[in-house]
Amino acid sequence: LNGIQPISKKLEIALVECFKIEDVQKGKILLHEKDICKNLWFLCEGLLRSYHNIGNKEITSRIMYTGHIVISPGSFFTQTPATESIEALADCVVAKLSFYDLQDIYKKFPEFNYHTRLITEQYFYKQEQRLYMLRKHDAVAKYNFFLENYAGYLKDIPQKYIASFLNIAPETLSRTRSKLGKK
Amino acid sequence: LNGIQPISKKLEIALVECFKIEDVQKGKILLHEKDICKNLWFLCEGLLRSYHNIGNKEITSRIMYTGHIVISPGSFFTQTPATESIEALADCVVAKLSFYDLQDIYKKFPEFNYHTRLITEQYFYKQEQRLYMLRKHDAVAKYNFFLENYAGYLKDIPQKYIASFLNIAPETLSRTRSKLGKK
DNA sequence: TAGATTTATTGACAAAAGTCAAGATAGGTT
DNA sequence: AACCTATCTTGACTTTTGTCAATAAATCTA
Repeated sequence: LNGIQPISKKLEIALVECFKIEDVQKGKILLHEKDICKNLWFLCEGLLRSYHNIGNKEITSRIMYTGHIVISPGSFFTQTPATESIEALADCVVAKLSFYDLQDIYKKFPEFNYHTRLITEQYFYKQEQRLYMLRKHDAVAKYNFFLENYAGYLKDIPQKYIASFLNIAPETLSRTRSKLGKK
Repeated sequence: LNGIQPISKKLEIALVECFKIEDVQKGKILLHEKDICKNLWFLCEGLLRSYHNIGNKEITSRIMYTGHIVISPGSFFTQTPATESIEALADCVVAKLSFYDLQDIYKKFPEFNYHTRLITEQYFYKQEQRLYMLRKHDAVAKYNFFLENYAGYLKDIPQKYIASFLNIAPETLSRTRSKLGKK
């Protein structure tokens, strides 16, 4: 946050007080579909994925690693039921902030809107790039996008999740990988 | 803006002063790829599309109609060259606000960050839904998404742009439409 | 470590969408 | 209105990816 614009000591104290550090075990579901996303998590360490169900299939919508801010956007912003679930793909350490504590902070420290606006803008822009990626329509291009952006996590993410993240069948991903020589 | 939270008279006056109303003719390019997106446009009336080039093909990335706030997100937020162009698909009336005027407003009226944070959140969430749509992999589902969200503009948008927006070939869209009975 | 369960790979085939090309339709311009 | 141009439609064919199934590999659990 200080990288965006230095924050006041009082705001810093308020934030530190509100954020609760938690350990999350691999396999745990942080948010279940249809529940309201009442918390924002800062991912101090670990790996998460969000996914939703279309028909009888599970589709991985995002992959989030250390340093990411994790929410289910639609659900958190409007405090309505989520259309996706969030699952830990590895043991994680998160800093948890409740929606209501965050609203209190906005009330007491209106200048904090500045920071979060910039952060939201950044995430918005990243989404744009994801959209752009999904339009690169062939499997090779999609897999290369993944390699460019998530290379470090390749071995930690089951391939079936990578496949649905890229919107291709797991078999296609497997074939693409062997075609490219298992990069 | 008042719908989000009433704004002060002074802020309202500042905004009205900074926004410049402009007519934009059909076919005009509001933003050229590689230029920096120096303005934010509020689309009072009309229809726009943004697109970028992948290889030798033009891909429509967004379709924006009356009431939308129009920017090239990556370029505007960071004032770096755009990777997309923005074109008027119809005669438009826009209210233009420069990046620098907007920064002045943020400086003078920090509470304005609150409004724009909420707006950015809304657009962020809409992007999520677009991503979700592109994952509905068959052409029929994609076209139905378009009908649900842009039905009123169907006749005003050339089909080849709708096709690239949905990430399908124009021929496929044509066939999908005749299969569905030209809805 | 052994067994069970899940995940990944490979092959054969089917289905969907893409490409190319020709003709029809619609739009814009003089 | 007539022409020119761009867009849309349709058909034939190709390519890519999906699906189903069987096997191999890896992971988890007791």
